Amino acid sequence: MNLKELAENLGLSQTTVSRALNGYPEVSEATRRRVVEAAEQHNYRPNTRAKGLATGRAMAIGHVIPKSTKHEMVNPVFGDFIAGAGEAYARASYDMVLSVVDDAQEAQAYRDLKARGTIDGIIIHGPRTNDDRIALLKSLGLPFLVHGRATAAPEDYSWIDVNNRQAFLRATQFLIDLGHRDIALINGLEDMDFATRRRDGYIDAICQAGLAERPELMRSDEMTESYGHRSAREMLGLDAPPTAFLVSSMIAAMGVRRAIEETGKTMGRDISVVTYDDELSYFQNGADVPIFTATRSSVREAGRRAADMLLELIASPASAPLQHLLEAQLVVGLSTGPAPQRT
Amino acid sequence: MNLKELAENLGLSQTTVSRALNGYPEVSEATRRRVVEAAEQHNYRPNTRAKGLATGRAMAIGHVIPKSTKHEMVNPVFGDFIAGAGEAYARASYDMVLSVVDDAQEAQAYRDLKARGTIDGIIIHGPRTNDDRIALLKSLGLPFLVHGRATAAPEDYSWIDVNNRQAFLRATQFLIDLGHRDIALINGLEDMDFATRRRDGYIDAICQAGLAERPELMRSDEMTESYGHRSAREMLGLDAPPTAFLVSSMIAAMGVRRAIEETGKTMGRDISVVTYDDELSYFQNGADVPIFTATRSSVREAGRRAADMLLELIASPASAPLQHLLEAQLVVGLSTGPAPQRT
DNA sequence: AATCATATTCAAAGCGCTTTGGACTGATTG
DNA sequence: CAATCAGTCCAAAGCGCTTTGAATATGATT
Repeated sequence: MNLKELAENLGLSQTTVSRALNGYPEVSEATRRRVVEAAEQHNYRPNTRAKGLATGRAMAIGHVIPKSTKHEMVNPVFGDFIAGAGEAYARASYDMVLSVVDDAQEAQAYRDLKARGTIDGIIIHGPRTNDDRIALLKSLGLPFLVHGRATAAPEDYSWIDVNNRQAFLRATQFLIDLGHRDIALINGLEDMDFATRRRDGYIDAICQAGLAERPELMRSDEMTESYGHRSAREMLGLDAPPTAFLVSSMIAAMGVRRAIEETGKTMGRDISVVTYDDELSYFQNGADVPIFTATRSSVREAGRRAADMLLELIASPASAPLQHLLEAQLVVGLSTGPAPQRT
Repeated sequence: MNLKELAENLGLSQTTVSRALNGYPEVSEATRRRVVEAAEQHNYRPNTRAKGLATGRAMAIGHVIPKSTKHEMVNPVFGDFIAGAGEAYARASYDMVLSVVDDAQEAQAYRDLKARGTIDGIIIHGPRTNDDRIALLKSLGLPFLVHGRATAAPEDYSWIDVNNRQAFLRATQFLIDLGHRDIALINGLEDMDFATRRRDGYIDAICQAGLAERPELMRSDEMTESYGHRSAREMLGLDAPPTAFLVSSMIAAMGVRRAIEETGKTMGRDISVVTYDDELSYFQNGADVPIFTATRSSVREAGRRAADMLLELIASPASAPLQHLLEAQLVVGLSTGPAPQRT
């Protein structure tokens, strides 16, 4: 059932039917009702492509997932973000289109999406410290919003980000306050902007407390369970092992816990752990009392907001740049305790 | 840059340019080269919507994600599946569109997608034992492929699935061969078809071995870490605790391991665990020697295949139904061992 | 009664592409 | 030499919608 048929059915012109359905004022209430009813009854939905062609808007937002051998974008965090964003899109009756592309072709993917007119805007994931995608998108004239920030980029783009530096600063201070002096950092990949900010916060806290940086206690890599396990395992074998771990993700933190328990220690008593908690739906950090002490910020909520901001940006481009900084909560769970007395 | 401009630029008609670009024979090689070069140079890409309108094909595949309070579709498994499917779509230059919809509106979402002509086909996720979506999609005349099966549905639809029954049958037999008699099943939600099949396999093995089913050792729920933990915790407190756990996901298995270690036992020695391993990119089951003994099947690969099958289905509808059953491997890791001697 | 404002409706153009049905070459054939 | 044919190319229609500009009907006003 298309507009033409529906119009013929009603004995009206396409113009009138279209206007009735789209809420224009120049159509009598009586006809509007008739039209809406008929549309309902025939389960009429305007053809997306035709509508898009006519209006020039795609009513769709793009997300590009670089599929690299090196960095896995398709991770649980991404999933939850997408879910949040999807909710927002649905509310605004936008579609969400995902492109999985080879790492090397990412730039071309953005160009294509723009040239083919598939989408009205795009969300950039996982910005690196010096991310050239921002300049690219700007030059393309495609509205975009970055989930995260890129330190080295100019300031005037739209983003939503968690205050990662502050979160890890506070977490580190918290551990220091508990008496810990040897605090390990199990960080994400450091070409990721969020990871450098977290490290900065960690180092600031260390320095402010007059402690020495210990490079052998700082790691950065893809945040998998086995990475957390391996790193903690090795560090716990050092001559001066850490008494606390600051970990960049729940998943890696589980690996850290495994390593701790393998060495016969108890997390929360012998060794403390603070982790970053994205509040993933599949990784609830305990029900009432959190298992892990954590800096917590819902990535799903970030997805929702990101989507809303981008839609706002598309609706009124004049409002750019839109920027939003979320603060992570520091929630205390069972994985931290006072540092054991030094011998 | 659109077709018209490109054509004017070249002093050719739109027809010729279109044909040159789409590889039709009725255009001389010389002109084709000219056209292709010019297109390249101007970074011309045909407008998706216009092309779709003209051809009647959307060149897009839909995935509907029901956003329910009860069942979380947005899970790591889904993420990896999507990644695999995305690769296949990209190869065939199809787009992937995701719709996050309220549980209750899922049926309407399919209808809309069809009526609006947004997509050429759809993949159904997480089929329940008696899933009415199959009948719905069939009545809509929208090509679809199910990831999983629905036991109670008629047989003539297209699907890709893992032989879940066989996988859990073998896993259970494996544990029985190791001397285990009290084997717990930490299953997924049992209105999910895959979960009932896994349970069937488990029960078959139990019965074949002449053992008694112990309902108190069988659980089913959303497969989170804390569910695994809670269940194992409770079961280990029973008078006759299980000596082995059969778990439906790595994530839940990690919870089980946590519970085991909390009670002072060692996984693999005191208590055995076999888990289902979807080979998630973020949850590698160890590098060389798997941490968990597992029934293993890559969900990412399943995504790729599912996408390929659906595209095949769209290209030649006559080939329906396409059905593919994947066998899971049983890989032995460190989490299993002979049952401890009974006292 | 004539005029004008207002409310309602419509025909047709246009969005950017594909595709149908020619039209125009120059070469080949009987 | 006319007829045929293969090889190239093109004008125009059509995909399903929105939107412009105009037409018509209805009251209100003078």
